[in-house]
Amino acid sequence: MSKPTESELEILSLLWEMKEASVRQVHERLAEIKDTGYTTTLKTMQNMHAKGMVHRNEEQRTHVYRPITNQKETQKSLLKNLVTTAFGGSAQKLVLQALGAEKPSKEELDEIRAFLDQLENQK
Amino acid sequence: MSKPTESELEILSLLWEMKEASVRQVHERLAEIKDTGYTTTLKTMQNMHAKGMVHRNEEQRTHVYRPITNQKETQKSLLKNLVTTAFGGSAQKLVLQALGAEKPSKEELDEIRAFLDQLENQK
DNA sequence: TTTTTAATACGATTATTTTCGTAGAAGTTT
DNA sequence: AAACTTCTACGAAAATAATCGTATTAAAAA
Repeated sequence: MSKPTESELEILSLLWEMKEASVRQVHERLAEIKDTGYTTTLKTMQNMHAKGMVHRNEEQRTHVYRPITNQKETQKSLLKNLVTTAFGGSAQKLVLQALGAEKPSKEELDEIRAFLDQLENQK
Repeated sequence: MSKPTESELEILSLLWEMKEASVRQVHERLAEIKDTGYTTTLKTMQNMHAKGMVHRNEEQRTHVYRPITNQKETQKSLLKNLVTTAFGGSAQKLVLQALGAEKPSKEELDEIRAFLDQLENQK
């Protein structure tokens, strides 16, 4: 599956969250964070459909889009890409940087710890 | 500072690692991972210089480039961007995903734990 | 039924990024 | 010194991405 462009990713990300949505619904969400025209959103979603990134239900006049591109897989490949291009291949560095930048809550810290333990036991 | 493009980031990343290098040196490293022409690398580095992303020592005929764009800052902003566009704003999710994908060593796990503790005490 | 509103399709334009060819200058080798 | 090699500069083409205007069709409202 080819890498989504920046604009496609913004929309894809909304679709992951919304599960399914019309162009109008996506556009309304998108317009909150980005100054963009309706037909631009439409065109992008049409492109995504043409590329097989999203499914489109055409039964109603207002088409309903659903993501096909798997969220986890996509996140994974984007992360991998970032690790190699910006972090010299070290996921470790990425993790530390992310943690440092975002100041997670106590609960989140504990959750990460639990996950670390789980990882260790797996071996 | 404007966001580096994909190609620029590849080069920037090499420069962070090499500290300083000529176009030829960068190109040799780049050619290992990417099929690309010398003048393409040259042009990209010239562009980076024009944008103020790298410093260039022109004393010798073979110019020597050094990164200006701060590594940590750049990583931080790329991460932030990825978190918002691909992880619905949750750095937490990004971290767990990265950890899960990369299977860190025992030592790395411990290092992350230490960092978590440190974060927690800071508050 | 006429008018208005809301949707898709799609081409075309614009902007951005990537790639590379060519020219010429500066060194190196023979 | 002539021939070769290795640089930089630079423009321009090619590829990719983003934006938007216009036409048309379907539904809703008047």
